[in-house]
Amino acid sequence: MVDDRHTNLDEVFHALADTTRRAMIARLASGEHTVGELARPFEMSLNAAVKHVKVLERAGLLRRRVQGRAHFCSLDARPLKEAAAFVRAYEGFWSDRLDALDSLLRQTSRPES
Amino acid sequence: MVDDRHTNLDEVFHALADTTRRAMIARLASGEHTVGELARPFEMSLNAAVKHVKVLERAGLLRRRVQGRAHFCSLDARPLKEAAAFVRAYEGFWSDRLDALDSLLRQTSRPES
DNA sequence: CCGATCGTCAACCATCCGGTTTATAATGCG
DNA sequence: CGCATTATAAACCGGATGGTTGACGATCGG
Repeated sequence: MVDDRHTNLDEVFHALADTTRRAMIARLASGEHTVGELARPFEMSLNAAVKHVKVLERAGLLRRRVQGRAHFCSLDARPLKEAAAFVRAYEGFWSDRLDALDSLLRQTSRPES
Repeated sequence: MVDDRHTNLDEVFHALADTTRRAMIARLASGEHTVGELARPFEMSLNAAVKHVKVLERAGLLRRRVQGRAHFCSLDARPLKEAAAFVRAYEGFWSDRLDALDSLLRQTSRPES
């Protein structure tokens, strides 16, 4: 079964909680890339980048197609669906009221600065 | 300025990468709760729960209204918007093709087991 | 004032994280 | 074959994380 269907949200969000890994995801959105290609843009050792790749892989966000010595990585966004479901459930919650409160506060009181 | 407007995605996603904290968020979606109320459902010390609250607060997802000795916490979902924007950008990416590939593989080749 | 309650702070601890360096395995190429 | 390339593995390190316990501060209620 290729479809993971347990989608550990902890792991998915953890994978997203790093700028390097989010950049890798963005890169993968443009198509397959080898591990080396994924690593190149970053100022870190290949080994460090490999660890990031593995974090993405563990989260189910990255799949690997080994061909010879090259490992071609591609994005699998399916785990993102559950993450998106969670975020969407609360995105926008109270925002309007808080924004209104902000404007109100900025209008009435004019504090330091 | 109440509006943070730098919304550290690292911190936001990190805050989301923990079951306890996601549960707290869900709880907060039902309205204001004190720190103690947020902590009660979990099998951990109050102090441990307080740390989770602080992680949420640092990520800008939780605001605090102190009244007497009670600290009333409320959800601020605004940082989630940027997180949602990222997730949405890649959610669904390649999914259709991968799903199609899955079915195809399961159909044509009938591998081990 | 006294005691209970709510919450914070600080110290401590084990584990994890993100990076390094070094070594090694597997493949492609001349 | 011999060597460069690609990627992994393992050991190590400093700092963050997630939990504990214990002590403290502030507030409410009697």
